[in-house]
Amino acid sequence: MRVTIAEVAQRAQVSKATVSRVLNGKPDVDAATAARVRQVIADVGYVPSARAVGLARGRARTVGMLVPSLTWPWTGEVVQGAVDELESDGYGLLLYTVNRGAESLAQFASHVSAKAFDGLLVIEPPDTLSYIETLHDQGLPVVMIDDRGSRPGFPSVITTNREGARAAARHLVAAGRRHFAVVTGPADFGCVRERLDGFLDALGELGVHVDPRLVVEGDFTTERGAVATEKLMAAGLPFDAVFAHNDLSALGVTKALAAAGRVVPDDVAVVGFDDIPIAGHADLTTVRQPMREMGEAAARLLLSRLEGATPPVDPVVLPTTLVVRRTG
Amino acid sequence: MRVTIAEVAQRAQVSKATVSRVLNGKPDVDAATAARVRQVIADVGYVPSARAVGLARGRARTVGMLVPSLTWPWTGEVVQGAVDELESDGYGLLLYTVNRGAESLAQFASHVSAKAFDGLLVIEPPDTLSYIETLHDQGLPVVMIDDRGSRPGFPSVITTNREGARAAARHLVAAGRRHFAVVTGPADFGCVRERLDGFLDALGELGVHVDPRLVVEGDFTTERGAVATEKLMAAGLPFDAVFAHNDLSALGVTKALAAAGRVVPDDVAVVGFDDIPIAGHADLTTVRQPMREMGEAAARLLLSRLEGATPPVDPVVLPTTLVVRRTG
DNA sequence: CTGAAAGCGCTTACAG
DNA sequence: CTGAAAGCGCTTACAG
Repeated sequence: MRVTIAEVAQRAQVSKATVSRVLNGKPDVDAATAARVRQVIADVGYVPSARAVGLARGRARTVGMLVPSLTWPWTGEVVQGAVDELESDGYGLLLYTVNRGAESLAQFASHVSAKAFDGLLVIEPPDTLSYIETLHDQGLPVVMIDDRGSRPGFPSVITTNREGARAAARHLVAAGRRHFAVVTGPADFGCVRERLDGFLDALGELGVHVDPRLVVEGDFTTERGAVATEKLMAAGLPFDAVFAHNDLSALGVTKALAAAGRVVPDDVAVVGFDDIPIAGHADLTTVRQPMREMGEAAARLLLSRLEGATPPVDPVVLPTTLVVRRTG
Repeated sequence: MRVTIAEVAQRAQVSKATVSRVLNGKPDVDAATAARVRQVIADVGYVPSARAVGLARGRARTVGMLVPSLTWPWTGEVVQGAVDELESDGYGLLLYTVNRGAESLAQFASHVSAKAFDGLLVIEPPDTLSYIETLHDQGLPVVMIDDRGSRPGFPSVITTNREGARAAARHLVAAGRRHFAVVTGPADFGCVRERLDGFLDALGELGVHVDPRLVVEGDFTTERGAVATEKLMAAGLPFDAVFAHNDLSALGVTKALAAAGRVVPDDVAVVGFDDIPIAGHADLTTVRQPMREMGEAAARLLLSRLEGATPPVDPVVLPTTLVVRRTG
């Protein structure tokens, strides 16, 4: 039989209220009484029922996390960062993905209504920003790990997309490259615009101009990265460096170049964005996004909000780092 | 203000008990009454509080999942499979990792004591098998995704390690290879013994003998895979194929071979195990473990147990598949 | 400093 | 078929 607060109270010869007080570190408990209660708690190995505490207090010390899918390369890193941070505060993490589309979202919504968690961490699944904003407006504390430049109306964590792209540009120019091509991500993502602007800006400051015909749109997949590169080569304009807006695209770029007999990095340098595990194995030069740290920062933001702090209006910005490897 | 069962009852002019009955699909409720209650529920958008239901019923419709770390390549796949399966039954997934070692485990243990979840899915973190068995013996429903051949005393899901290794052996022999080397995983893992036995058995049946000096121990990391390969080459015995016990090791093998000027697969074929995403990008021939399916199967097993079914004594076995790519 | 009582929002025998 | 009451295991005013 599970031991309850009533049993502890009886054994310690006090009321349940007093046990509750020492459990929660409330002041105004006689030192001797508190010691006795603590002793009993230790003796019987009492741990308060999470469910009962949750119901009585109206909050569960549990946070929900909504992500598109754990299959995406760096999602695990973000979740790991969040879990670590939450865990050290004793919070649990309820994980939701949108892997099964609308059905997943419906399940998630019903858990929101059931108040299964106190606050929400989210990496925006496609086309859900307005829904998430609704939840926030209805009073659910929300923090977003913003990987696509959506700029929501609530606290978020982002990276320096623009500055990361600038670093890539400066590095390539310093390495002697002059003819640049870019394989972007989906044009409607804020982060894509920032990466493109930062890259072109930095090049401009260095007196390097990029031919618009050498900027082609990808969709963050390896396949489209390869297709885009073929398009680039077919255009007939010379280029000696490609900036891809994420690592998966960059891998596609590398493949297409190799297939066409162009040597990386001798003929063409390739730089990606993200620094997913595969980037290391492929020796890909890339702009690192601190995914783990983003998860941690988001969790901290949410926890402080749950503890009553007022969240910052502006996004928390984490720095990117240029990781120079073999390809560029 | 949140709407409660009391409000629904009042609006529908019935007692809370009756609302509860229609909510839970109990029989013996007048059709008209039930319809009226359902109408009110829909009108006010009532969703029962997960916490209150959990307390009253003594179970939370939530499952815990304990994994070593989300950083490990295929953990995300397993978790995704589990989440999908649980979600379709309306269950939540509380995620725990052991990324911070003993501290993590202590937090996990306290959540177990607090009865934060009804059952546990686990990929065994290092040296925790006996602890997990204790939890099981104390009555917590547990299902293990057994990636290392531990054979616990409770339901588990495994893959055909032996048969996967046999398939690799047959494939390599059919491709004309005759001189085999093996880079194993940690020798104390059951799966490592199975993969080695299966490989050597199949070769034996085909009349091929493996020199024991060409079997070296790795630890499932790329670094040690490379080191092991150098050892292999230093031994001076010829070999034209390497079977590595996981993909990360295989990548190390490939690197070391390339560094030594040996061409893959012309000089040496390389076959791995797992089929993590990087394997595809590296064009690595490998034995695929259906990680997603393992997560799904484990979740189904646990759910049926929670619904009252008696779990199978023997492990559920999922088949591996040989994925032939460029390296072997 | 401490206890009795009410309340959190449900479910579940027990009666009828 | 339905309701009143007790109970799940805590927390929190309210008194003293």
